[in-house]
Amino acid sequence: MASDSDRNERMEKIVSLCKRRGFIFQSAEMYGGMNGCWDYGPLGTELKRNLKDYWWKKTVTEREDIVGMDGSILTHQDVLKASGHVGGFSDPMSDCLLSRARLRADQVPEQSGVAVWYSGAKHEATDWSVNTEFAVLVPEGKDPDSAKKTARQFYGERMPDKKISPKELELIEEKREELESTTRFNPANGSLLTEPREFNLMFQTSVGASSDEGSVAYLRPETAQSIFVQFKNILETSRQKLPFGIAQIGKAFRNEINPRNFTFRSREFEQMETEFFCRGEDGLRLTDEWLEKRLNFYGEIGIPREKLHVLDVPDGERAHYSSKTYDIEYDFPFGIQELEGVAYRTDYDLKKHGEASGKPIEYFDEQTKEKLIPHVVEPSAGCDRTVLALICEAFDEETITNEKGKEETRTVMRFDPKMAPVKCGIFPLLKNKPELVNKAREVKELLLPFMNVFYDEAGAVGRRYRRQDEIGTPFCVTIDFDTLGEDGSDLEGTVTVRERDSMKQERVPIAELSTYLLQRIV
RNA sequence: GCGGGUAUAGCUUAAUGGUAAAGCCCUAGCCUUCCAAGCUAGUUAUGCGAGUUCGAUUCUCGCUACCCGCUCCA
Repeated sequence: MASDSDRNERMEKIVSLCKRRGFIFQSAEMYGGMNGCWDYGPLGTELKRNLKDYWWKKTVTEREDIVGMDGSILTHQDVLKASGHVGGFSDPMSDCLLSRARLRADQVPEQSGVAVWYSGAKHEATDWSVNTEFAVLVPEGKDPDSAKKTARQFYGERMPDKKISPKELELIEEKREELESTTRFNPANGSLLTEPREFNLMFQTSVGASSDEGSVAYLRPETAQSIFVQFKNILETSRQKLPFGIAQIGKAFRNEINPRNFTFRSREFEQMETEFFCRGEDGLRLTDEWLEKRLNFYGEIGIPREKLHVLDVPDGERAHYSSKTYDIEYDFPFGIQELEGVAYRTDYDLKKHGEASGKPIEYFDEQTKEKLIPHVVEPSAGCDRTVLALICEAFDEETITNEKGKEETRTVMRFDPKMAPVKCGIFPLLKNKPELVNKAREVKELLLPFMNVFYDEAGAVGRRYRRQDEIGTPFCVTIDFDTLGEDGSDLEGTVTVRERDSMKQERVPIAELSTYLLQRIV
């Protein structure tokens, strides 16, 4: 197991490579950056597109029972009121100043007693003082002087010299007041709490020129809601029967308190979600089936099964709507973190939207002649998180010994060829030989319609190989003098194909080149 | 949100209260017959804003961003 500092160093190298080679940049970097937002550069965009295209192909194109949609990001406030996103999940929180525990402000019990307020504390011997307001609530019947111990503890933590006992501190008492039914103090230790803060994690905006109550809209916090809200329309127009799914790839927004770990927790992110509707009795079984399908998917894009972890989210930690949730987690350099949640959301969402809109969402089963509210299983994958996992998984530094016996480091992004941003590098062996250059350009034109290629003629060919290694290009093609048939070579019309991981070379006729490569990159 | 740390060129690192240095990378040219060769030339930096000072990249303060640990994550 790598140490923490190794893993940190690895992550720093990955972030650095992402910037150096144009995978991912910080948003608004030239203005000092924007917390929690990231931009994809040319290669990052190709990589992300390959992932989304493959997901769509596997989820929608190759299945008869799943259809796609693309919903608006701006979301009607009533949709999110019905789903519970407005109101329900923005609990005011208070922090304990002493223990730093975070409490839900509406769950702090009412207390009575004497509040002892302090404006600060000082330590004469070391000429140290602090002017921070603090207070302790002493319950009725106890000596108000007992507040001193708690206050000394609070101010003691702020002293630079930890060897001095907080008992030597002189407290600056401000006032004492009798309070009844207050909720501003931590019942566990009497310490003052911070003012309650709203944690509304949705971005709110207003639609239309005049902003009044009715104009409030939100940037969607998940793509799922637009699927639920369009369920009836899609059911009627797509001629699907239960069980069937609706899939969507799109942006979602959460005002995360604390963005962290490169692109992992961003305020703006893309989801790849399927809502798979079914009869209630099939929900749990399908949840297990989807888990397996999704694990296979990650294997197909180059994330090995042993780096994935399945968390069966226990009761009490699941979202309010879910009666079963699996988290698929990946072993990132910064820890094991969630890539995708496979959640059985029951009939919660369709029921809520039916109630709130006054238009019940029902499905008529023609065989059993019954009306029912479909249940739903939701495999919801984080697109940006999966891109990050692909990058972390691909990153490798290989120590190789060159011909002069010198050790050097080869940086290789070992992307699965399906995911690689560039599929093939194309090089003339030498730049100053027009025959080679012309032939190489011909080969480029030949491959261009089939795949993303990169033509490079600068410098020594070895350097060009290494450059492609660093962006994960699986194949490089070099046009040399044998290709031209000089000296009567029987290799005329063939090129060298060099493979990224093994660095092995193979001679392939130009006529077979596109077939050769296409077989290896899909 | 709390605490700690960091901020000099695309990257990695120097130096300084008084002209900011180097290597790698990148660009152009020469050369080069398969794994970061060589030569020549060139572009690019003290995160932002105040203060102290004759003068601040350097000292002080604030802000922003990033990293680490907590916290949070419908």
